[in-house]
Amino acid sequence: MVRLQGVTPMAAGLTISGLAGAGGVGVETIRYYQRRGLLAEPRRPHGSGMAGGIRRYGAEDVRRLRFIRSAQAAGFTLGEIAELLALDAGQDRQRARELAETRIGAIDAEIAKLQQAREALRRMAGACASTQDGPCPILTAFDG
Amino acid sequence: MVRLQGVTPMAAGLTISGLAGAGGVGVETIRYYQRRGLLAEPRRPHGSGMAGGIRRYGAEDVRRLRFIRSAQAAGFTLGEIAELLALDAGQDRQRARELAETRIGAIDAEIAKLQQAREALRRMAGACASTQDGPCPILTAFDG
DNA sequence: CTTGCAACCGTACCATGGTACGGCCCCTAG
DNA sequence: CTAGGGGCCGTACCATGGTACGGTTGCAAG
Repeated sequence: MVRLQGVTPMAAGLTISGLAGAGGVGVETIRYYQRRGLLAEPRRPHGSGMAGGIRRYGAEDVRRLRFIRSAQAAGFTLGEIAELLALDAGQDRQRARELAETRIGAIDAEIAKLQQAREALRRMAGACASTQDGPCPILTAFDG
Repeated sequence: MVRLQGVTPMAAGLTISGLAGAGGVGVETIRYYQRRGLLAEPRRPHGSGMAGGIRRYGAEDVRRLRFIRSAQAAGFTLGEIAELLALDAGQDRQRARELAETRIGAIDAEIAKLQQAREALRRMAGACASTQDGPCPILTAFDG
């Protein structure tokens, strides 16, 4: 029987590639996040005599992983995300709000910049469309 | 007399640091753009016997530099910007429009993503503000 | 003409966020 | 029992967009 990626018959939890699949990332990315301290490295089973077993991951890990991806989409760096994850278990609501609001401000600024850029691009496309000959004045599209 | 940065009495053009100042970037960044082919390296004066003079830059260079910064703000990579600059002198309006419109699409998608993220952050800040005790459920802010 | 700042040049290094490689170990199907 | 695919690990490498360093000229004021 061909085992599907990371799917084990036993409900013992996901392997690393199962976790990766669940989060839509590569195995190496998981390991990278572990090195960065964003994801835990579960204990390897049976002893530790220079050869443990295979680590298993659960729903909690999947949630953390998904959170990481979402927070990244919100523009947080991995360092900031590490802080958020640490905060999640703790009591420092003040700090959490601070991070959130700083990021909201940055996002607003970024959206504004993108809208400016969008306008400039529309002008550029327009200028290139409106005349038929001669060079297209791309350089001036972003003037003003 | 103390020469101001890059300002020469003669109207012979800007030095590299004058150009950098005009574009709001560092000298090393100018040199980097030159290596990347985004800015020209003007001929050095008197001969070339293993020791030219000092390069001079003009208004055209300043415009290109400002364009580069604006285009970067619009999310173009330096590679794409190089293409735009090449296009500017040429006739390929089709290609120019194509680049512009592709970028506009990407910008729209990015804005949408940022707005989603902004919402999530607002929820997170709200959740952290609305209760006084227990851990703040940051992980769930990005759910859904 | 000395002194000293700038320009010039090649090359090395940085941060970010991964991605790849090679060697070894474990585990299970066939 | 053996082969093969994954897991595990350290370490190297990649792209992007710069930033820094060290040594050599240029050049202009004092």
